[in-house]
Amino acid sequence: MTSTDNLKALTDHMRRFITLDTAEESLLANYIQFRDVRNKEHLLVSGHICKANYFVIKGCFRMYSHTDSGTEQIVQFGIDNWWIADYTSLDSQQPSFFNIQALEPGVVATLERPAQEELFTRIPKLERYFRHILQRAYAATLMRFHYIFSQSGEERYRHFNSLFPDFVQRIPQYMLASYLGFTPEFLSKIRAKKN
Amino acid sequence: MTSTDNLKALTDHMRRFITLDTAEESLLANYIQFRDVRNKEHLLVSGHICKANYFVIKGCFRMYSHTDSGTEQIVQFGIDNWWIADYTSLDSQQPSFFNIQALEPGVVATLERPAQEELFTRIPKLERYFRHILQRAYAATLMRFHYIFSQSGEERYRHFNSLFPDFVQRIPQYMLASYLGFTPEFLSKIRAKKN
DNA sequence: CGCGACGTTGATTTGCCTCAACGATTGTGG
DNA sequence: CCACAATCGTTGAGGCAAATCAACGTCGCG
Repeated sequence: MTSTDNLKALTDHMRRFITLDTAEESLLANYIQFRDVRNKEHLLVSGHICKANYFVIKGCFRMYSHTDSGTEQIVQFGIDNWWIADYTSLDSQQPSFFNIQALEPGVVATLERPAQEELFTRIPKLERYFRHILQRAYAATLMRFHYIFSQSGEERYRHFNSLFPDFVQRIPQYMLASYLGFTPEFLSKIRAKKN
Repeated sequence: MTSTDNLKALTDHMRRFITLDTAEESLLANYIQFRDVRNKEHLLVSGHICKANYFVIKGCFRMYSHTDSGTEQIVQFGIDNWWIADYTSLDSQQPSFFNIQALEPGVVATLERPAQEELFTRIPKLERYFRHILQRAYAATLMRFHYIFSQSGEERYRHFNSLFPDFVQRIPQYMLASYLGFTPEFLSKIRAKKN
């Protein structure tokens, strides 16, 4: 992957929602850094300030919190073409509640907060792009609440599996269990029943 | 409440995130309708297309879905100064999955979809305003996932109660139970234990 | 090779649901 | 203005989905 390819991945995604001419595209490039991320590397550690908004060009990330009982709770996955950040921390520049960690080697586009603010003044329609991104993310979480509360653990697993069969293969089972809201042991028992 | 007061409630909220001059404010007024909402009135019924984005000036609303077992599942409440809509349906103009209903008499500002699109071209910084709104809403739902999965039903209730003691008084208990993800009977038993 | 991370399996426990019956309150029509 | 129904909350008995705890197998990797 060249840096040009990486930029193209990002601008292609932006063009799903807004138009971008080549001048804007190269202006954008000045505000973005591309970064190779190693497996298990953290983009954000809770308690630290979230410095940037990350666009996943390649790879798979998890956003998770620490529970009182000391376990880790996954609240969100981020794969190709997703933006991921602790927006509360990014916005307020206060310590973050969540962690963001790579689950495999990957590449992200980094948009640091001051760069993002300046970029918005230069290319105001990027506000529109992010409005769409966040609107979709928010709508998706509301659907997720519906499924969490209306389905049993087994139903959630089978439903998620049917929606994202290839994604399930990419991540350890105990992480999927955490995301779906039950224990790894329980997931193992579901899978033992039949397939 | 006069129509001027209603407009002021909306523009005051917008000014928390963007600047608005009086010309823009009166331009905005051309694209908004204010509407009194009766108790139990629906702003949106599932299966219908979500025609507008609603800003709650006064009152309390619930957004809910129907589960396979025939019960209603509340995924979100909307009170004063919240925008509420089925954004998936609003964006795609496909039938909505969710319902939106008033839980008390209220007043909303209605921003219909064509009006919203035209308004964004006239006052582009409103894209920024909605980006902030959605960013906060999305961040709040991620925190909610953390609490759902890391706390017991009783802990969720006590925590929610301590955060929003006055809101809890405004709504029937069975709706709070639905939002928190357990049964009304269980909530009743929690309350019986101690205050 | 040996250790740590991950998955499996079984026994036991428990948080919460289901179902049913029963007050209390509200509102509505005669 | 009262009678009655509907809505909402409470309480209890019994049951089930999923957690907990513990032991063990396996694989990948340093």
